[in-house]
Amino acid sequence: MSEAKVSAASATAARQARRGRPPKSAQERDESERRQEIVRAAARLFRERGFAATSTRDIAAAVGMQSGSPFYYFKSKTALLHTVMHDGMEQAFASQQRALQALSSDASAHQLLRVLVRNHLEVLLGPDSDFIPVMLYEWRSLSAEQHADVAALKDRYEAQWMPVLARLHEARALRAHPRVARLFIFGALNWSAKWYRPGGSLSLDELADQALLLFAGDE
Amino acid sequence: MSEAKVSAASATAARQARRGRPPKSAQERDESERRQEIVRAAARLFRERGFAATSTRDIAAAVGMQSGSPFYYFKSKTALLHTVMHDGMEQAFASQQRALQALSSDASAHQLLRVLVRNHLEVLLGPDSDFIPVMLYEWRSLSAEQHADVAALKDRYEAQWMPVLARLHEARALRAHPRVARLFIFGALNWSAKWYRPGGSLSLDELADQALLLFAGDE
DNA sequence: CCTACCGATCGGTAGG
DNA sequence: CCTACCGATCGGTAGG
Repeated sequence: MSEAKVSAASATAARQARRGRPPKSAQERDESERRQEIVRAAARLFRERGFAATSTRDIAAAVGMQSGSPFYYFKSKTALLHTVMHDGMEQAFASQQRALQALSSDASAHQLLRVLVRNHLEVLLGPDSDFIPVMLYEWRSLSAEQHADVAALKDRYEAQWMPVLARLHEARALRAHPRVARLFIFGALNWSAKWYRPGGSLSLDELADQALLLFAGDE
Repeated sequence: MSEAKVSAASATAARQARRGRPPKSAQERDESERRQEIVRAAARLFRERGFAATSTRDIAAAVGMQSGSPFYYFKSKTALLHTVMHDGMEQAFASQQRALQALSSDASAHQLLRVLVRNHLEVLLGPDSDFIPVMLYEWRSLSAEQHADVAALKDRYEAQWMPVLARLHEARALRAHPRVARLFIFGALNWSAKWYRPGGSLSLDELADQALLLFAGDE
């Protein structure tokens, strides 16, 4: 169990203990939804303005609360940032897992890379896509323990790319070293969060096509 | 003349008027060097901690000044950020110009791309390389006019890549569309500012080799 | 450049 | 969750 899960679970336990009843009561559900609203608003504001430039008052106002109320749900502004990053990475990993499992077991390395790239662009640029950009750009504001937790999730996510890149490298479709290629490829894709505009001339499918052409000469 | 040059020039003029004598006196030189110290310290701190998380007091302390003294040289914290970005882009462009002019006029498109990539990595990761990362990540803190000024410099810098990418595309060495390829390539290279460690196992020459292999199948 | 200062804002808390 | 609040910090300035 990750440290973040531990801390999230203990926070829930603390609220349960305070009320002295099991989870999933109507009130527990309301509270959990309210908590999620705060996380989503924080993700959006952290992305738009940056962590340091976003006040907890901004976040409170975005969900119609008073200035001190977010601290009923999160013990600090940094804990809220950590939750945004942790939840974002968990969802991204789950999405990547589903995408890979939907492929047949004899899928080519090119097909695998296409699925990984397409899913990553979805996670990065699709609907509700504030979490990963925050994760990418706000590392420095995490404590050492929070940093280690998010890094572990990120490593697990990126590790799924390595066998695919290694196969492409052996087949000479990918000429660079797989480890450096991974860093460059993530850089290229992640940067699109800075310039891509949904609804513009390029769909996510077309963007994935272009990435495949650039990295693996794919057609 | 760019807006930033205008404002920098008028700031200098204001200081001259205050003293009522021409530039380049010993005192003017000292003042200009002191100003440069502030800019370099600000670049380093803005890169390490982010603009919003760096106080003007931090910057003052880094150059041994009292808390209010940076405002003798810069009218606001944002003006200092703008100077960091503007000066960084001017130097990067000058460096790129020199690198291109050192090539013979019949250089191949592969050679041109190699020089552009190698120079960009130098600007990004070499000594005194805090300016461009700040430029890349702190756009949102600029005013509209400052933003337009830096964008113009950045456009001029990136424009020099386009004919090279177009030639490679025509030769089928670059399969993606040149415009999208440019965005992906800059993303891949710029991201290295987040993970590259000088003195590690990879030199800048080797990093450039890997980038060329990845994007243009170069050897 | 320094001294001394101001008004605004911020993260966070006690008590209900 | 809200009310009311605190101590710390911040960008910036007047006056020398």
